[in-house]
Amino acid sequence: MSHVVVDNPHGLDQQLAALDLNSADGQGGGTGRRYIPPHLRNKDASKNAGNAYSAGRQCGYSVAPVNLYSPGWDNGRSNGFVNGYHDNRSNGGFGGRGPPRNDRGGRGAYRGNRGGGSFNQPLQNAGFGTYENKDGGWGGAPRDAAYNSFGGRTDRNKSSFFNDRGAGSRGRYERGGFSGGGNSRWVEDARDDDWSKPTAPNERLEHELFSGSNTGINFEKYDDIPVEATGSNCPPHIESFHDVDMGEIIMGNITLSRYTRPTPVQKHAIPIIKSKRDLMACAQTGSGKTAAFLLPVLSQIYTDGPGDALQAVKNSGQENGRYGRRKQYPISLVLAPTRELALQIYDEARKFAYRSRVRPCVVYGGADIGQQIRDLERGCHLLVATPGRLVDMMERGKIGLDYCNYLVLDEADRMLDMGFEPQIRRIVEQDTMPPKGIRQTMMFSATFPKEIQILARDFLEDYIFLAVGRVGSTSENITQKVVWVEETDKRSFLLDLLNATGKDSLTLVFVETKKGADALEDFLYHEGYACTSIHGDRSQRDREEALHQFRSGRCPILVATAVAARGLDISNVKHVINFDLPSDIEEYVHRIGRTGRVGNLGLATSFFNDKNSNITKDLLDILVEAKQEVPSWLESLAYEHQHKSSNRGRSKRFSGGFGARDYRQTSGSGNFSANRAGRNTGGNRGFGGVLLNLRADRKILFIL
DNA sequence: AAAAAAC
Repeated sequence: MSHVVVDNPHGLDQQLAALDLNSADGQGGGTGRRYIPPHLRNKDASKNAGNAYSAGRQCGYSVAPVNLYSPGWDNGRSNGFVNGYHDNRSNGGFGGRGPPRNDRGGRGAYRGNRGGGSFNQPLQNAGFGTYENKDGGWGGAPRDAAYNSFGGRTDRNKSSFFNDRGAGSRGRYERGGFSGGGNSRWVEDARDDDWSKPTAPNERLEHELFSGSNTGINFEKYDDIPVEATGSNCPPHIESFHDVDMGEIIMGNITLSRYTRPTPVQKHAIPIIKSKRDLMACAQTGSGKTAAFLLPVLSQIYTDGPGDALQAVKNSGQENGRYGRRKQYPISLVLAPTRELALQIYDEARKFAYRSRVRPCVVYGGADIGQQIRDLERGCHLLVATPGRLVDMMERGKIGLDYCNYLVLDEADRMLDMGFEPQIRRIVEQDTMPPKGIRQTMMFSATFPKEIQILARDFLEDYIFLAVGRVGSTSENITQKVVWVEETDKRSFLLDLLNATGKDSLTLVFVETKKGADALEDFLYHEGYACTSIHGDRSQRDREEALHQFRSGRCPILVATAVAARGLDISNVKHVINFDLPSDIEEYVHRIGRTGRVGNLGLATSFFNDKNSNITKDLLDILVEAKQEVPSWLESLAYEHQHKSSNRGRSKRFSGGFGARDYRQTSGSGNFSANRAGRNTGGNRGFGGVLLNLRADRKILFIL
């Protein structure tokens, strides 16, 4: 056992220790990479795994003696390896991993909905209850009762302050003005309101918004993440949230969110955005990106007030004195590539909009549009959206971007990959959004390929480029394991892994196809595991339900496609399993980034076989970069592959880009580790960019 | 090749 565990807050090292992941060592002469399914093992060997297997069967990845596991179920396993898993089930459940099958009524309910059919519509509507909750609060607390106690109290917030842009735009919220909770209404004739002053607190809402687990980052862990900022007159970074004046509301919500210190990307992005500069930030989710733009943008909106947008909304009204049926003119727009990510950003926005007059909204496909329209009509100052639904809303005349002063493109590279570019251009360039230079634009992207550079050129004005060191892959919080598993052995191997994982841990299993996700979920389900799945063919209601079941721990195993790879912040994911490895390394980095968050320890296990040769080299690079154990067979394969493929290291998606994976400069020849040997001073493939050494072993290429 | 995303 040669892996090193950095920290052990959750006993994960014991779980790791229970799994003999020695394939990495290549014991057995480099051929030791085959996994022996449980039913082919003999019991004695299972207690002496390494020796017996490697010698006789060239097995490097073996399962450790079962008595290292929790005592509850190891007997069951040793009893009958052929059908060992089934024995466990009869005991009512796998060391408490999940309720026995017939207890899991909730699952059946939405399971049947998969594939749509006539069932779909009513259930979707029903599912929209989640959406309702945003307004109604958890547990169906009676709305009006909850709000009443605050009714009218916002009148106290009348203020004589006036901002320069908001002259004439006065207003007042009735019902307490808790726009963050979506329960405020703008009242026409109100005057004297200063958006920078907090509205009255609301205990119920406050609890709802802030009682969840702290999704913030364990900042201390990230101090060594390098950040480089370039561009003209770049404002200095901050070290504390107090180093820049974000106003009373933001500071209060930072405290409520229990954010203590800014993350690296926040330290840089906040002052840049506050000083009204455009920004292109290469940073991945998990780096604190969402707050990095929400805090300064909202802070600026609080300072400036609604400006002309308010009058525009009024003008669009058909009925006097009523707020409904009006076109909304959000002051800020955030675009995200997946619905769940949009929802998550929206949830963050609600926190930072608490006790403010800003009302965040979210629109995305797969959910009832009528409901979303009604929500918009109650007021929308910050809109989070997936592109398709937003275009729909614009064409229906529900949203006008005429006064959108802040535009954020989140996961911009992902959006391009998903074919969003025409829609993004439709939204940003071919409608009424203020042009670059007038609006402020912020783009966040994990990579900086050519396509993103073009977008940056088209959408940004005199921008600052921020390069944040990789969080996911370089994090020592994540132990990365790569094991050779043939397709036919994957399922039994997975069961071994699941059994070795702590019962309270969440395990995220990635597969490559939607069909594969269904099949694997079915398999695990029949094996008695409390699992669910998420992929793009499931109804939106199912997707959100699955995510909720997983987050809450009711279904501690989630089988997912790429839809869940990026951005989703699920605390407590202890193990990410790449049942199928993705074909590009960015996807891999994102996937494993679902674990090891908030400074916790995480484990990522990837099943590798002949089908994954395309990722060999990149995977090796990542493992080396993150100082992970590298299986010798992987190293050999990478070496072989390099001599076979002339195009390795080039991206298919971004052909013509300068790098497959991100802005890293990859050495085009020689040994596979040559690009880590030192500074590359030449070339840059004709882009005239500047090569930065972010870390000793990483290079950043960017265009000024 | 598959995944994601509007109805």
